[in-house]
Amino acid sequence: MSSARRQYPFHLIEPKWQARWDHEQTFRAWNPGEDIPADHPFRKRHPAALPPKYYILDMFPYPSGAGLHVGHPEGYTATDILARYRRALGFNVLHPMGWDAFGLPAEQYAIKTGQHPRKTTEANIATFKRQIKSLGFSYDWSREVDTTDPNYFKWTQWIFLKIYNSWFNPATSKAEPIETLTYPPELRSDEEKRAYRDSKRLAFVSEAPVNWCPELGTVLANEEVIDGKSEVGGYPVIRKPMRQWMLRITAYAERLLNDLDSIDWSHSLKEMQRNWIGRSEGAEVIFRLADSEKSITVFTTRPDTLWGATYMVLSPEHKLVDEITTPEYRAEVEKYRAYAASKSDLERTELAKEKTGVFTGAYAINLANNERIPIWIADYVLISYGTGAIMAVPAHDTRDLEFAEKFSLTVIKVVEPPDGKDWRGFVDDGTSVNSSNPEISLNGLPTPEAKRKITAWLESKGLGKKTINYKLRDWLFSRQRYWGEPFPIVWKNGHHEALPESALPVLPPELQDYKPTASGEPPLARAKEWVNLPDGSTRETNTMPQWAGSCWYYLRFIDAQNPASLCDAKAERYWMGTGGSSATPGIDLYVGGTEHAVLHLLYSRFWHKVLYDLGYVSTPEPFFKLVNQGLILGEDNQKMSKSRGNVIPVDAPVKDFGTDALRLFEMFIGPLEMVKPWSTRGVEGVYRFLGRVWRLFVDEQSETELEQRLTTEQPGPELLDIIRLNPAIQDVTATPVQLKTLHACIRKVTEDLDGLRFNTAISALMVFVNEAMTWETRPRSVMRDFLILLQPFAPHLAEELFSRLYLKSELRLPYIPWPKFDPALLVEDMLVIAVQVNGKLRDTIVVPANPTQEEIEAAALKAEKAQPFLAGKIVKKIIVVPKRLVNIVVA
RNA sequence: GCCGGUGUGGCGAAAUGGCAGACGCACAGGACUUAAAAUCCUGGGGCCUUAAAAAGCCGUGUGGGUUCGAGUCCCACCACCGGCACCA
Repeated sequence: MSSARRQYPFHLIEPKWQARWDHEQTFRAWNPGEDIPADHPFRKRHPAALPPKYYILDMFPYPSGAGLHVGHPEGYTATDILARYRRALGFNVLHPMGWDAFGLPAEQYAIKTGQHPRKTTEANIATFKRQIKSLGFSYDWSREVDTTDPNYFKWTQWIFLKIYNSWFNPATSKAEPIETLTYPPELRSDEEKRAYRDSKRLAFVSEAPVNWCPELGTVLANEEVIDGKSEVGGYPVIRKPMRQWMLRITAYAERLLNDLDSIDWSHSLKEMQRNWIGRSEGAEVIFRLADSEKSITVFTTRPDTLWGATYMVLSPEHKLVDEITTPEYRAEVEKYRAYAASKSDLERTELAKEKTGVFTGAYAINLANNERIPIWIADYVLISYGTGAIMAVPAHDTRDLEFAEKFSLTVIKVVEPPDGKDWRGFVDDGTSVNSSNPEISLNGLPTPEAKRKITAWLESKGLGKKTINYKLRDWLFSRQRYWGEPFPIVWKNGHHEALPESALPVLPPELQDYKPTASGEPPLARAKEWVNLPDGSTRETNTMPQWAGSCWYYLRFIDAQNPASLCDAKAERYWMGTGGSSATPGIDLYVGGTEHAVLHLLYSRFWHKVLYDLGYVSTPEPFFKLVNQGLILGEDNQKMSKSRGNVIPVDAPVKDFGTDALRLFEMFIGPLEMVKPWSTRGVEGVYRFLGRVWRLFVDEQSETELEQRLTTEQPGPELLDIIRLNPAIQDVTATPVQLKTLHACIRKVTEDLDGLRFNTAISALMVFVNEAMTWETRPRSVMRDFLILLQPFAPHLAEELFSRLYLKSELRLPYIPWPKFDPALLVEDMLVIAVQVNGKLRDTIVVPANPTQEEIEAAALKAEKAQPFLAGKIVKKIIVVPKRLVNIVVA
């Protein structure tokens, strides 16, 4: 926009109302038992008891140095509109915002410049906060949280201690305090008991391979490694075993999966979580070796194909490989194992096209038919899934077939495809064939039945059992970083020990150099005085991953300042909907991007369930309803990115068109969940609409006067006092037509907000304005209700116009009850009905409302333009759709 | 490869199985203006006719089907976007 005339003085209006909301704390949410000031607008609306709660949450941002671009406010605008709508409906709305501020960029910047990450983080938060506040969202800022604030991460560490001091009791399928653990009788010494206890904790230590980036001198999280290279800088990443903290999320796999059925998330999001958890039902089968007493256990989902197992494969890392390899194959096996170990993840995926492997020289016995089958090792079998070994059924598994063809191994058909398809490589359900021995036969059985029968047989012989496997792995929870929560853990004589709660928060030490040490130890290890404690113990030097702080922030919002607990139990029950009312269990609506579809949402659900088991929260799930907003693309239809140069920072449109226009545009371009492109033209369009709203309400002369004063005077909110109401707005009774226009709008906006259809709600507001522009007198009552509808979308303009409408009003627009539409006002006297002949539209007729069937049929048969299509034809049937159309079927 | 989503005018889009294209952008014509901007009014899927219209025909990724009637439901395919990817 260059020289275009300003549509309305948003630059005076928006700061004015933002300052007022701040000063008045208009959007404070109130906890049970809190004193509400007598003059607060919430108190005036709800003088007695607290009304039902509505907890609506945005995924809080990582405050980067670049500031907000126009993609950020999309979800925030949607939730703000709904928060304002719910307030008008009479709910106590919790709508908070905070900062997920630990993270790698601040630390990388510190390594480069020596600037403490706290400084960078504070500056970035200040920028983000200024920008978000300029958008006029109705957040309760008194509840702002910052994950890097010791008063916040004290409780992150506290939750870690709870996890550390718990175990998962398989009998109850719940986390319980570690004290309830019972020890097997053979464990006598304290040392043995400690080892057992430590092996059962929900937080445990394990030697695990990590992503080590030599170039950056640091370890990276999986999500920071893209195609085998570091996300930052694109340097190669290798696997390196290190001592790591893990969280036992796998214990919760079944509950994380099942409880998806109890929450209102999109189908695709639930599917992503289900796939990630990857439950798969099958059987473990024990194979005896041909020439020794040893045995190999495999996991298979197709025990019914046992007769087709013509060879076995161990993963190269399998611990039996050494024991079974025969001397003449040892050299080759060793060579292959070294080769497999040297492959990076990148190479593993790249080379996946071509199967590799070597024979060990050993044989196993296929227990179904007593055949000797060769045992191979190959890297297409993963050590980390199932038992790290498989029975290969090349006839009915694509990977096994590929391998068998390459190495000329036997292929035996054991499943008959249902419809004459080729059996080779057929992997779906069919009918078992060639599957019998003197004790059992599967022949003729459909696959599901064959699975049941063979599993029962294996179980009866002690050679197998029904098993469930998950793709989900335990959560690697430690990072070799500075800018994260330190663990509340010390090491003494080679054992880890929890610090007492009284030692929290554990603050990170001050450092000059944020790089890891030369030996690859985490940066915290540089702080010798911090690490070494007087009693000879040493502190854990890893820190927690960025996910830790975001796992539970929604709970802190409930009671953000509480020094005594992570949040007050009574407040938690109220806001999470278990206070005895019929409120939604958990957060009513959570809105954020799909990039968190798996990790954040899975980790968060996991922590919540642990806290639930231990009695600290009252619902099994944190987020009842969840919606993913779609990406906003650049004007070139490409994903916004610095490298493409198509990033639009929020400040530009806010300055040119105002934040109301920005908000309105982001909601108007399309459905919330869809991907949609930015368009500056489009913002101008809704900006013009807001200009029309302004002119609908204000006196033209007074506006001209304001414009003139603006050219000579310093702009300030007091200039708005020049503005007078449009003389067309009068205290008159609304006409039936005006009421119909208003109530059609109320109905559409209300229904669309309930269905999160912001774009069509806005078009309904436009339709109203287009109509109202033509009215010579505009009844004050009608215009008032329109402003209540407009307020959630364009709150600043709505507030300003409302204050013109009621100059002396004590009422505050955000708390005025939402209007109800009256269906009686929408009833039409006459209806326009479409007339079809054989399903094609030929004419329309006007009939009185509620006509009889006969009247409609008669009128339709007389419809002028339909006559040529009826002439000389026999009417076979007439279909009447009430209030819509008539279809005359002729032969 | 598997899972999920999306295909409708020049563009963003709308449509409980019932008048396809609401609303907006861009565009064109007109009013106002010395002129422009802004504003207000009007028009608008394509084809075919025509001075202009009316009428007619075609039209929601492709091909089938169900139905009095399909953008919407069913079957088979194509394209694009997102996720997972040797998970036995």
